[in-house]
Amino acid sequence: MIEYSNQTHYLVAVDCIVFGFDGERLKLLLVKRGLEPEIDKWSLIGGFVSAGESTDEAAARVLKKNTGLDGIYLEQFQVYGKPDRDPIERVLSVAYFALIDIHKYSAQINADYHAEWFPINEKPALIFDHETMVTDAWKKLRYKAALHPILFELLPKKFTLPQLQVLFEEVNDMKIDTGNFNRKIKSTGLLIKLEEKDKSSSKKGAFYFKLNQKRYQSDFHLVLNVFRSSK
Amino acid sequence: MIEYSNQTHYLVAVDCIVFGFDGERLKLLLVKRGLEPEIDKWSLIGGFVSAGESTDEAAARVLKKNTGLDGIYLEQFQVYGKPDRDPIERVLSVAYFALIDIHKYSAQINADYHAEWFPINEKPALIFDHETMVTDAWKKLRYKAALHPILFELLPKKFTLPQLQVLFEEVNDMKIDTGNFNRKIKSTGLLIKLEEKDKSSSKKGAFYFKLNQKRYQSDFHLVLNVFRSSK
DNA sequence: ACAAAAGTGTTTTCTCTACACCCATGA
DNA sequence: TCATGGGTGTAGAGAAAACACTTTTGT
Repeated sequence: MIEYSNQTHYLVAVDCIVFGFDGERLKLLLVKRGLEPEIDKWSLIGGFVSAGESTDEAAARVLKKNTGLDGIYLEQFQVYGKPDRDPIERVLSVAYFALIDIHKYSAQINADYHAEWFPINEKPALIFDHETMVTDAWKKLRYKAALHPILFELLPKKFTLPQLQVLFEEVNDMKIDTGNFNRKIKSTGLLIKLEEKDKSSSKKGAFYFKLNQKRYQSDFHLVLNVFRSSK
Repeated sequence: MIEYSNQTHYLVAVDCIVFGFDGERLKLLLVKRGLEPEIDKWSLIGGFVSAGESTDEAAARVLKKNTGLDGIYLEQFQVYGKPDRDPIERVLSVAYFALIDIHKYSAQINADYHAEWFPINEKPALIFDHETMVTDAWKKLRYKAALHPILFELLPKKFTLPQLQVLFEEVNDMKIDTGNFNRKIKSTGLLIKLEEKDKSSSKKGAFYFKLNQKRYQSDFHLVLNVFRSSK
């Protein structure tokens, strides 16, 4: 096989920053690293890119392999390419952030794999430059969520407006006015109101909503701007 | 040297989508490829990542080497990682978009290097997946420019409001109302009005402005929203 | 009946849009 | 003096923010 001469080849990895939301706090999925160096230290879910797959495919495969999760929202957001970021040899890492419904998968994750959820502000020390990746991914998540309705990926199929509001408040680290929030969300036309109520957190109960998938697909670019508010 | 065993290594390249603006049209800087395969075909400015440098450094180096340009706005935006995107062997490409003041550098580029500016809608066929990269980069540029004041990078030190407006219109492919545009731009506090006027395009002449560098640095996140308008 | 959460209405404030208008100047 | 592009002013529509108020229901 012909090659480009005299050029150095590198390992290429993918690392996934997996976000989840348990109804109260934004969480991060971490695993104990399975190979040297830094074996058994906490790490992002990652792996090397294999010969036949694209980086996107590698990220999906690695997620699936480490957690059993499939069909997850994945978005490539940054390459970490400093020469010395891995002490063994040069490895470039393509970082992805992933959004999953924590309830749907948490049992499975804990039973079959050695992954664990951490509140994003109480995570353990991470290997290499993974802390930087998390910081960058969170920033990117805020940025993206401010403009596009991606946070629904973090919620169950059925969810209530108060739940949604808590999620927005958590991600953006601010209080939001309920009245304005409800009006804004409803005006997007992204939600379909269900008959059923969630009575777990109040006497009155809050109506469940589900995503209007059609609109969600077509209006993905839509600008939300559910910010500024209260105080 | 210790290595991770049994993993495939790849070549890693950087490719720069270089945007320029001549006062009328958005342009793209292309070079004739200097190596096989596809030698002498039009290509983005790119090169392989060397052992001691980060991808960001590689992009800056490659830009400098191919054009003489230094200190240019460069932003990594996407990895192109399909296994077969290069026919010779697997090469991952980290794509960057660059914004430069076309006037400052155009003479130099044409004289010393074999790079050429093309209006973005009249570019020649490009090698590999470079057309896709250009499309993606342009989309990213629009997206980013809609929110952040990066377009100033495309203008000379001194520029007029009408020039700025044409640039916004060109990038976003829409007409903008002059009154509203001026008001909005001025309200950002990013511009400093100069004494001098540009009389080249009207009898009355338009005042030159320069960037308030301090504010530009600190308010980089600032949301512009100079859109919707006219008709 | 009352506490507590869900959800609605309403006022005030601000911003955006459209467009009319004035300005400066060379031909 | 008039044509041309530069630049300002302003009324009306619409959206955002603040917050008061109503609804529901378990205890």
